[in-house]
Amino acid sequence: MEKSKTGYSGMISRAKELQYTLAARVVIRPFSLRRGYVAGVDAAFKSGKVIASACLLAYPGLERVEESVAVMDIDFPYVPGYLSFREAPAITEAIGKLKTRPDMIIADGQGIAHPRRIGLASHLGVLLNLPTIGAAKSRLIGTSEEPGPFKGDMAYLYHDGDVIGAVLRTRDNTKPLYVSPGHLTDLESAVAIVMSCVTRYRLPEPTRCAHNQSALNKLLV
DNA sequence: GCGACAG
DNA sequence: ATCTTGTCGC
Repeated sequence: MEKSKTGYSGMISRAKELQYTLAARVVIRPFSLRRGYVAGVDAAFKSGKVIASACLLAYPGLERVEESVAVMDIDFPYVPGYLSFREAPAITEAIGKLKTRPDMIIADGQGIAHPRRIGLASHLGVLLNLPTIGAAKSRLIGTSEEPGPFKGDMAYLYHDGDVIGAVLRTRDNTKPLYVSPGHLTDLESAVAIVMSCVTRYRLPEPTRCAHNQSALNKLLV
């Protein structure tokens, strides 16, 4: 890794080119899952290392089936719009360590609700060739109305005249989630699946489980 | 030039 | 994300 923020311009521009390539491969279409496995992924950071974790849950029961972790050196700075280059390598390795290949993945970040329509979830979907959904805790881009106050209420997220996601209330009177299609899914399917993975917490179970795992492993590494 | 800005 | 304790509210 290079020195200053300005010293990263080289890797940033190269990353940007790759994003355009990957964005061209993103497929948005309806997706439904009757029964199978959904994986949640997340990453934590500790002393120069990325700790990624994947949590596999049975669907639609949401029973925890399996989990995995992957630790790697951080080789990319955090720059809004380029989160994938910081987390995707470790997350991909964690997914590969699962004995069961998931039918779909939910990531804690944006899907196509991204300047170049290739947020972390979409990026992972294309690399792994799996349906993915982005369920972020805050907004990267786009505008929307304030969704209603109750669980299930939502408002569309717009950008450049397109609907790129939904601002979804997953719990009464709680800050909403920014849901957007990652790959091989569309917005309606993404919202439906996220809601079916939500219990009594703001985060859907797959992501919530992965988050706890990475936080726990961070202490042991 | 001035903000905004996933984790 | 990370650095960090108690505290207000459902």
